[in-house]
Amino acid sequence: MDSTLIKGLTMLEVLAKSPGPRGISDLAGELQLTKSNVHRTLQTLVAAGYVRPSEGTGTYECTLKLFELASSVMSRLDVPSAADSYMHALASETNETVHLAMLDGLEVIYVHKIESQQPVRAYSAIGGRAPAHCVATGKALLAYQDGGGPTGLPDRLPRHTGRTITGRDELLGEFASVRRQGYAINRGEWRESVCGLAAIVLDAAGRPTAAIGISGPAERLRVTALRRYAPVVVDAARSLSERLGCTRYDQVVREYAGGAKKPNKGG
Amino acid sequence: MDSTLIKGLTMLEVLAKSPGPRGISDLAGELQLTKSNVHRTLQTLVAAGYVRPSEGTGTYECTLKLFELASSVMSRLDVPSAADSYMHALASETNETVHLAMLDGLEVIYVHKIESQQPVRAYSAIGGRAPAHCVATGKALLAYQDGGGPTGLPDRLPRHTGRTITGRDELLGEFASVRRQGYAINRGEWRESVCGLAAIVLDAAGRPTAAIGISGPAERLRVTALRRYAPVVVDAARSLSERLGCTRYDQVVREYAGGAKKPNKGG
DNA sequence: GGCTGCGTTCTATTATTTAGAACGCCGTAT
DNA sequence: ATACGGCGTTCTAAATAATAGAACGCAGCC
Repeated sequence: MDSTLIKGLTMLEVLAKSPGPRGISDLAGELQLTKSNVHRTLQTLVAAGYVRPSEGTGTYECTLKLFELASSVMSRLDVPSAADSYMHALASETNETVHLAMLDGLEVIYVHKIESQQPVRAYSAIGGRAPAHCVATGKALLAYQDGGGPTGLPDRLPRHTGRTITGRDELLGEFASVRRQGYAINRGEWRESVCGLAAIVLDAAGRPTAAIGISGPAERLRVTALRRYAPVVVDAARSLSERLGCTRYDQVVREYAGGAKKPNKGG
Repeated sequence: MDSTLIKGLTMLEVLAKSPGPRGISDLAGELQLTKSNVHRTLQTLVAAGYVRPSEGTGTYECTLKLFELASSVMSRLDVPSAADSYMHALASETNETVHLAMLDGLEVIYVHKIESQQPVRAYSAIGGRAPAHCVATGKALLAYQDGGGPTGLPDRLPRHTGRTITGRDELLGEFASVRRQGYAINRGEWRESVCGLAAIVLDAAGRPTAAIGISGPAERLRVTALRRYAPVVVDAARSLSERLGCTRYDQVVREYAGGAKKPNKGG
């Protein structure tokens, strides 16, 4: 199945995630390929503009072309830049790290964040991933997928801590409660010591596009603290949604909560 | 030369730059390939996680994997997020659009921007490109490449307006003046009606890594206005550089101005 | 001065991708 | 109700394109 393409993409991936330029033998070792194979593939990647030879020394590194492409993908959803100010506001209200996440399959990917100024804080990286079923932003996103859950949710999901919800039925119940409350909570279900709270962000068509949330150490974000912060997080999600052109945030959210499988969309 | 890889990357590129999901025949038409070929390649891209079938309808769209990779590439240079606050400050001081640009070959790529609040403003897109020799950020970046200019600068560069500097020697002279002044100016050399001003950003090792600049309509940014703004732009570049760990910004810049081809690097 | 590591080049062998037609599906127009 | 046209998908023989492995040139190092 187009192994050349797979190899090329994998090589690009390795190169993108490397801290610096890489040599041919180095890559050949990591990818279990012959040197000539790596060489040829790299030359193709260079010709396509994704990679460039690092000056002088015979090593290769990524260009910014990946960034260019990624920007095109993101630009049709200009959510991150629109979200920036609301996230800053949320950060100063809660003093916790603020995330904007989008769904990619059964994972969330963090597209923007504001770091908490506190010495102890939750860590995450822009572009990083987390399993959606055990983080607050992910649960918020899954809860608002059409049909009360994503298509193809397996019977059992991977466990990461003692608190991870792994059963599908249990998870669907959780989603229902997320829709009832209007926000999702994570109590150490992904990382033992990290809790979070998130709310759904709707676009101009009333469709769920992202989730905005806060997260921090479990000691600071006990359930009582989380519930106290819930209104401001929901406010931020609502404001952002309105900024994106959604004029009936509360109404759409209520329709989801009411159990309507496919609420009439409305911006 | 690995045509399969080229096709796959091209297809990914087209898909990334499309406004929405695309069908197979559609892509086959645009890429001049047979349907079966497109189909197979798409399946490979799906398997690799770069593309997903768009629900229901038989079309395909990009996942966020490209964003994930691009984020890894950018993360080793955490310049954009570090730059954010300085750029905001610059935006409120000048009321113009603020850019952060990096060099990619002989082009700049915009990695971050703060939009001016003025009704009339310069347009650009994050991830977008511009020829380095005729924009302020690009000239700043080129001027500080080792050797007083980039390697492989052709004798003559493409003209875009009547003011574009196209001759290599003339351009090298311009770079020298940029180094003398500590900032670069663009007077409608890329788009007739857009002017700009930019200064170099140095990293912890004293190496040029980005340029920060403002740009706006020529009527507002005449040369006098530009020169008035020069100090605040340079201040922003210096502050950002210091934030990145460069402790001797002025000294390094002066060494470049002095004509030292390769100043001693120092953070 | 020879050795070891690197990136690069070369070529016959081989597995891979390719083109093109046929298939099944669905909505539309007849 | 039915035939049509367009779509994504599948299949298979034919041939192109990628592969492995050794040889080469060039460093720096012992």
